[in-house]
Amino acid sequence: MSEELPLRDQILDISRQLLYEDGYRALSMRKIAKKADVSATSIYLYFENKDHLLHTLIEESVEDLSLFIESKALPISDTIERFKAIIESYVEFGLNNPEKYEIIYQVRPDAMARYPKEKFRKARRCYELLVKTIEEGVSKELMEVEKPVVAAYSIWAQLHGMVSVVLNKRLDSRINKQEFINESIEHVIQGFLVRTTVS
Amino acid sequence: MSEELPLRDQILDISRQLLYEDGYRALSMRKIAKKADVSATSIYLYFENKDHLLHTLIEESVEDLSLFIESKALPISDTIERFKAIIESYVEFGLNNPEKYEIIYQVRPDAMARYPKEKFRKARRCYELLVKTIEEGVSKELMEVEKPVVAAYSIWAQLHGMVSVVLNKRLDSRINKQEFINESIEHVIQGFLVRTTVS
DNA sequence: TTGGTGTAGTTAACACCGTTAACCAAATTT
DNA sequence: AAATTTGGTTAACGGTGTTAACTACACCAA
Repeated sequence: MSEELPLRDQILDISRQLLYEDGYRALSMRKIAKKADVSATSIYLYFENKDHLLHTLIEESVEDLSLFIESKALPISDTIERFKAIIESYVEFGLNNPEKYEIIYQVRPDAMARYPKEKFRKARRCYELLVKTIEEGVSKELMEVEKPVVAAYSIWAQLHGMVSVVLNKRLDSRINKQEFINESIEHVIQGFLVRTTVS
Repeated sequence: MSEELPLRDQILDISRQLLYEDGYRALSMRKIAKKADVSATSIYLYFENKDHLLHTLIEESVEDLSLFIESKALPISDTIERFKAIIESYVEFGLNNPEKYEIIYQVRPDAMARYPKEKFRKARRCYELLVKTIEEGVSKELMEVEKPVVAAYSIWAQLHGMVSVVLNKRLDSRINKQEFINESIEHVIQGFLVRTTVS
């Protein structure tokens, strides 16, 4: 066959696949190599070590997440609607792309400790988008938030908690998944909007 | 010395210590054994395998978490105050006992997948306490929540997201930790209270 | 006292792991 | 034609979880 991917890309593809199929702990350089029909050490021609390989995968997934959120949220001009879209699309991405989401957050914590902090923050353009949206909401007096930068982080954290509870199947069996997601999103959002009169 | 602990307890203690010092990935049966001055295989006399050993540690930490929350919240009779106390003490425990908190949530995900789901849920008496408190709040018309069981889970998830962001040092360097925690807790709480008139 | 039956540990070994060092053959450059 | 770079290889080191087979010792019945 002539349409062969460069080995580096093959390695990334295979890693993603193995990571999703068998989980993080089961991922080994030797397995990747065997699947690529290459010696284990060849991987080291393209990646400094296992951590660097994982970091590359994380970067790619973060990029995908950012693109997805931007595609959903950027076109929306209404501030509140955009706010909701960011939140909903984050969760949607997590639940629909577990293999990528898990790469971002589940490959941890030792590998992450060594992950260059800057790269991570920089890559999250969607975080800056959320900050901007909150600032916009505050200036329009639609939201009440002291520090948008902090609020944005708090939102990510809360969303991440939700998504990981579902993905890790830690959800109580009595609880319907979609119901849990909807109610949680609703409360995250409500926690940040200006409170209006009731009854 | 005569005050020697039974080997099983020694193993648990050493594991906890190693887990906190060097992290999950660095924990090995052989290291535990060496520190206990015993052969690696002796561990298998008391624990079926590494997973079971970890599960035992998880159980213990969950128990501690539950006890701490109960100690803070049970004495409080005011519903809203108890609600807040549960939330605050959860976060407090997480931040003050990273070694235990991390055992609960950071030892993952493969090990967790094999963790008997029932045990986990059963152990979390504090979860049932939260559900009860929310139900109480709803009946007193202090909170508006459709399904307390779902709401409680949503709250745990959100809190877990916050705590893990802080513990994993994923917090943006521009953000003050305590500020982040306070604002996040505030918004989690506000998301569930009955909205009152503004201005 | 002899013998049997657990109990609490041992050593040796298997099959895997990440990573390094040394090597090699083909392609490319000089 | 010679030198260098590219893209791989094999062999090995020290580590991993786990199993199988063993040993030394305590206890208890005959």
